[in-house]
Amino acid sequence: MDETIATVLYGCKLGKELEANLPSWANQPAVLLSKTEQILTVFNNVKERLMSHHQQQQQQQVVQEWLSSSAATSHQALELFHVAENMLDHRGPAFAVHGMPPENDQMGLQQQVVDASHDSSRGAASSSSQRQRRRMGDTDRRIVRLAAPRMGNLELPPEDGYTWRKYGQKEILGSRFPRAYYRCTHQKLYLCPAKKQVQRLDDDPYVFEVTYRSQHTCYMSATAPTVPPPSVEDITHQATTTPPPAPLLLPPPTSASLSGHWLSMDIKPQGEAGTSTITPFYIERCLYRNFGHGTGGSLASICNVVTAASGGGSAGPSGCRYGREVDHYQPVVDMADAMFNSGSSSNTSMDVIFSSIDDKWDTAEKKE
DNA sequence: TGCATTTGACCCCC
DNA sequence: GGGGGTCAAATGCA
Repeated sequence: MDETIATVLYGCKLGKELEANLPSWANQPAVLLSKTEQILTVFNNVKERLMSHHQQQQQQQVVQEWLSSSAATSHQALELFHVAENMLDHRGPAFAVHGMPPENDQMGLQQQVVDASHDSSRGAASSSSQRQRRRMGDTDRRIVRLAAPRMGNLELPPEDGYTWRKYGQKEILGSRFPRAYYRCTHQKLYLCPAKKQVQRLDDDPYVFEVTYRSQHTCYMSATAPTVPPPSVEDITHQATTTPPPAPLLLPPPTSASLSGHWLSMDIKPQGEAGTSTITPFYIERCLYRNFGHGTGGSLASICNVVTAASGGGSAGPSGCRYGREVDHYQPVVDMADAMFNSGSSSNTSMDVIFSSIDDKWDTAEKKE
């Protein structure tokens, strides 16, 4: 077990090293690729060890304890690992269920699609004795659970790629948290009937239960603000009686959602509490936006992006649309900025991630 | 000025 | 009648 922890610490140290040398490596995609893959290999090693070992449960418990002992910083280190993992295998939409088993999904990224007709595990509002109403349109109703960012503004629901306009909020009987009502921003322009309700679970405030009602039709217009959902949705549709919401599998973000999310949701200014916070949710969205869609994204591409960024001259988020505009890379550039160069302060997010781990590594290193 | 959010009031279903 | 869902005026913001 010590060996496993030592490996984790080694991976963290590699991350720290990557951070420290990022300015000089920015123009060397090959080096970046090599280093990042090295980090990935280390963490994958740990992952496999933990998963394959006969005493997996015990090990995970120990790791859990160890992680909790170093508070949120270690947690963030694992988040970074997730990010790196997705950078390399770009396994698909950030909204899809992660490849990691649920017990390993400590990032709060796990989501569930709950069949509305068999939803017996909802919050207090529905778990109470009151019966479920079945109003008009309830047949086209999908419930999705999305993890809230563990950092930043917990009041904000996770983005799903569409732009929504909030039209109501209500206290729900028996629920600690109000339910927010959203409809598609393009409801009037494109007569899009899509709506969603967002409510945080009583028993887990870090989880949003999002109820989607009606499908988006706004992308059908020639001047559509969004691109059509992918065929994968159709596949899922055929496989389930209650189709998952289009944004679940392939969020076609609009410019508003892109820039808005970046600016308001997950990234906190350096000044706030002296740290910047990046939720895995946002980062994955960034990566998915830029490398998902089966466009053959790779870490090498990311490196190129970083290189391009270092060349300067790029403006802020361009508000690109999925597959429609050229400037796909800027969010990742921004992400890299936020991750590695967030301000002139030495207290970068990477510092936040690795600072306390560093201490542990140093301790472990001295043992050797 | 236009768009988004807030919030009290109203409507409708159970 | 109660509670969830929606409307629309007021307000805020860029």
